[in-house]
Amino acid sequence: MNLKELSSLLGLSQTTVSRALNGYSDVKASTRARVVAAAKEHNYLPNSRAQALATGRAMSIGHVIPRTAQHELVNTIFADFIAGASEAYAARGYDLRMVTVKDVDEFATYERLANTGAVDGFMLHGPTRDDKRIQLLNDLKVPFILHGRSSDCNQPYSWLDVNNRSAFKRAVDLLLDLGHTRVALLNGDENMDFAIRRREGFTLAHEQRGLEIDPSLMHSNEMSEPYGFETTRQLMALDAPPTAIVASALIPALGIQRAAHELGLKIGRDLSVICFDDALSYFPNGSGAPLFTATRSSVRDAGRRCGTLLIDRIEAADDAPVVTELWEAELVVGGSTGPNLAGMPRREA
Amino acid sequence: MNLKELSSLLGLSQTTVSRALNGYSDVKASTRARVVAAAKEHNYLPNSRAQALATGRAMSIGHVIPRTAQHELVNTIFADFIAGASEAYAARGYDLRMVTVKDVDEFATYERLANTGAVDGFMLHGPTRDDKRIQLLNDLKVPFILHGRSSDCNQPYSWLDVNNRSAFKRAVDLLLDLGHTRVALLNGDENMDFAIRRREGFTLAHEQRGLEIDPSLMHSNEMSEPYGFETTRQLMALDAPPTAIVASALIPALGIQRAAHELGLKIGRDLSVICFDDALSYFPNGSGAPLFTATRSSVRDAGRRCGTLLIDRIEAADDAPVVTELWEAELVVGGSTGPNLAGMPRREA
DNA sequence: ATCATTTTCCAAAGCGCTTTGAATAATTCA
DNA sequence: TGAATTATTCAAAGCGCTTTGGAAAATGAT
Repeated sequence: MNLKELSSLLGLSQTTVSRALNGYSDVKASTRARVVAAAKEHNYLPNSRAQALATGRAMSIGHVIPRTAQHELVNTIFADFIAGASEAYAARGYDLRMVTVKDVDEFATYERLANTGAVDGFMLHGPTRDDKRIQLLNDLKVPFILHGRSSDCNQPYSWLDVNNRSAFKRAVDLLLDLGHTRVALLNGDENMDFAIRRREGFTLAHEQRGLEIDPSLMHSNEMSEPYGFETTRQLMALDAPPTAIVASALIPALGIQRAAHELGLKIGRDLSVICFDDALSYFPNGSGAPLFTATRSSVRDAGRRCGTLLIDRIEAADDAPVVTELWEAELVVGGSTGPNLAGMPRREA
Repeated sequence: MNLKELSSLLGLSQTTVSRALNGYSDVKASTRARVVAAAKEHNYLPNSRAQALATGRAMSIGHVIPRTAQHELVNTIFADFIAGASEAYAARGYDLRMVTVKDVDEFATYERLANTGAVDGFMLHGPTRDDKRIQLLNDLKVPFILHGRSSDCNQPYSWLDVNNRSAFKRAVDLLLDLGHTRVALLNGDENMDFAIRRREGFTLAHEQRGLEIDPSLMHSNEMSEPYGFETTRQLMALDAPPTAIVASALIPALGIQRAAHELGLKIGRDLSVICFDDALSYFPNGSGAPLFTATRSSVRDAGRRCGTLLIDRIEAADDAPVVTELWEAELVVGGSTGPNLAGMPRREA
């Protein structure tokens, strides 16, 4: 059933039927009712390909995911983020179009999707320092938004980000307040902008108290469980091991926990841990009381909001000013932090 | 730059330019070369909306993700699966079109995407017992494939599944061989078909040895870390606690581990654990030697293969017979399993 | 040189929708 | 009642591509 058939069935022109269905005011109420009823009865749905061609709108948002040997963008956070984003898309009638590409083809893919009109805009994941995609998409004159920011990029662009710097600063402040003096950092991959900012927050907290940071306490890697496990074992084997660790995510924190258990250390007493909690739906930070003390911000909420902002931009005038949003993470105190007992008289368990 | 402009630039008809670019044999080699060169020079890419309308092919695969209060389909496994699938899509020129919907709208969304021609086929996630989507899509006459199977469904359908039954049977067999007599099951959500089959395997292993299963040892829930943690605490508080646990995934297994540590039990000695390992890229089962004894099958590989099979079906004749593939999981032995020491003379640590 | 093939190219007709510009019917106003 | 509005409807022209059914040119066979 297509428009032609439906309109001849109704004895109306395609124009009128189309306009009736699309809510134009120049069609009589009774006619519209008749058209809508017939459309429903015959299960008519406009062909989206034809609609896209005629309107010039694809009603879809592009997510380009590079595949690299080094790092995986399709990670824990990714799933929750797109779940949130696609909720926003669905609410506005858009679909999510995802394409994975070899990293060398990444730019060409953005160009292809933009130039062929396959998408109306792009969601950018995992920005790096001075991310070159920004310039590319500005040149292509296609709407986009970053989840995160890109340090050292002087192009204008829209973004939504968590204040990673203040989050990590607060985490370290808390630990220093608890008397810890050797705090380790298990950062995410420091090619990523969020990790750069977290390190800044980590560093700033120390600097403000005039503390030097031992470089051997700072690590950076993909956020996996084994990374947390192995790095903790290395750290605790140092001559002067840390008494507290700030970790990039819940998953490495679980690795830290495993290593601690293996070394006979009790988390929250012998070793304090604070991690960033992305509030992943399938990976809660404990149920009820939080397992880990954490800086928390829902990546799903971020996805939802990014989706909304992006569609607003797509539907706005071409020269609409960029939009930015900075979210503060919440600090939740769980059982993984406690005062530094290292300098105090030791009670054996 | 569109086809019309490009062809008038070349002094050729749109037909010839189009056919040159699409590899038809009825265009002279030298002409084709000229066209290809001009297309590249002027950065011409065919408008995909127009192409879709003209060919009747959307070159995209639909993934419909229901949002429910009860369970989350956007889980750990999902991200890896679509990463694999979209690799297959990209290799064949298809994109992935994902749409999340309120669960009540799920069927309508399949109909919409199929009837508007927005997608050429569907990938079905998380099938349940007697999954009604199968009938719907068969009626709609649109190609699709299931990742998993649907028990008690007598419609024909294509699927790729891991042999969950044999995997869990082997896991239990191993534990029973090690002398365990009280083996607990931390199954996934038993509305899901994979969980149903895993329970069958669990049960079958016991039946074959004439063993009764204590119903209080069998649990079913979403695969989260707290689920593993809390269920293990409950289990170990029983009058006759289990000495071994079979778990649905690595994530609840980490919860089991946490509970065990808290109870002062050593995994692999005081409590044996086997879990299903989906070989998630960001969540390896240890690095180097496997952390947990596990039945393993890569969900990413499954995604890749499902994608290929689906596109084969899309491009095949409408009446092509259904295709099915059953993968056996691999059994990897890690440090989480050991003989049952409960009946033996106890050595204190 | 003539007729049959094979190559190579193209005009025109879609694909199924939206939108412009105009025509017709119904109302309103003087 | 006739002119001026306003409310409805529609024919036709795209949107940018593919594809059908020839036609023209080149080649081969006799």
